[in-house]
Amino acid sequence: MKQKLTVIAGTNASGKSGLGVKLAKAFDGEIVSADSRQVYVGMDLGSGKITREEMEGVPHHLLDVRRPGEFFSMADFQALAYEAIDDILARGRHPFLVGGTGLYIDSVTEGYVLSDKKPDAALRARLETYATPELYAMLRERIPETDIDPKNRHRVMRALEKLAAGDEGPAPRQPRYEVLKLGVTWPREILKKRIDERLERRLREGMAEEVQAMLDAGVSGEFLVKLGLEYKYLTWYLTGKMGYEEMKEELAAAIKRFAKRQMTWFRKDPRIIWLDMEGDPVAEAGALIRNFLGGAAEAGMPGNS
RNA sequence: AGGGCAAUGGUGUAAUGGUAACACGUGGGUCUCCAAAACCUUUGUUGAGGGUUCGAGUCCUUCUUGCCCUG
Repeated sequence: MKQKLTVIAGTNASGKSGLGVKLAKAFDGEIVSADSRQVYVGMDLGSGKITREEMEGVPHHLLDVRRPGEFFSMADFQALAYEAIDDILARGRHPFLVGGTGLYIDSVTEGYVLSDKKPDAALRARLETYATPELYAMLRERIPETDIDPKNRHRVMRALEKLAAGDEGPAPRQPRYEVLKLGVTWPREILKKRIDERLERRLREGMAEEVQAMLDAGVSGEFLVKLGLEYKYLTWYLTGKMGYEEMKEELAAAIKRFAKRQMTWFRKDPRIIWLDMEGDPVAEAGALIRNFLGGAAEAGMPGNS
């Protein structure tokens, strides 16, 4: 019998972190973050990382596990998440996987069996000198029936890298947990408003200063730009590429676009049970989790108390 | 007040008088190793009126709006 994992997936600014804390407290749980940027030390405001106070004593895992500039991929995430979840379960507590990076969540809940071939920096540097169509032609030469998107440079390069390391195609999935997936979002107009307000607040709280401090500490602008959104636009602003108002406007639009893509990802997952955030999501989720866990593991009533 | 310039999708631009286009955005979607990434796809436009012409975004004219110069 597989052990149980509760997932709280949601868009930006949806309130999933706060909900996660409430539910973890009610069900003797711990949080495993599923976010590709909150893994970095010092990326707090920009990544929307939960603060120490907001955690209310609930242990959080997979935050601050890399230094800015260090490489981190889905494979790294999956390995660390398995480790954290198994550890939580071994201690008899309940794991909550909370985050907005759909691919990372799926890598754990769907049990992707990933290649053990590590990224090869030297090979990648060599592949970087080719145009994407050339890379795709090289891939077709080896695997004529490949279904990789010819225009997706990242994927084509990774496929070539795996081939070079002697790897074959993808292995069948091996899910290792019984999963309850809860979804958190808002009607589009409300979500947009929440995103704007949250952006304003974070700028007031020193989000630009946070990025400046990283630049001052020698973190490369190229790395920050590659992280996208907050780090990308703030780096552009701080290095004089764009003005403050322009940055704010384009960043707000980019975050909304990202929220749309998050929803596109989550919507296709029929297992997600969407909570009514305008109702009482804690009570609604509490009932679902109680049922999922069979009632035995509950440590207290979920709710306002 | 006079003179000049401009007005094209949500935004920025393109179109020898001959099928109004491109980028970004919006909406939808794809995605098993850089994923807050990369990619696919849809949508929508000539400021208002009149004139010339087989045919006007393009030429003429009136109006409206904006910008610049002079006072």
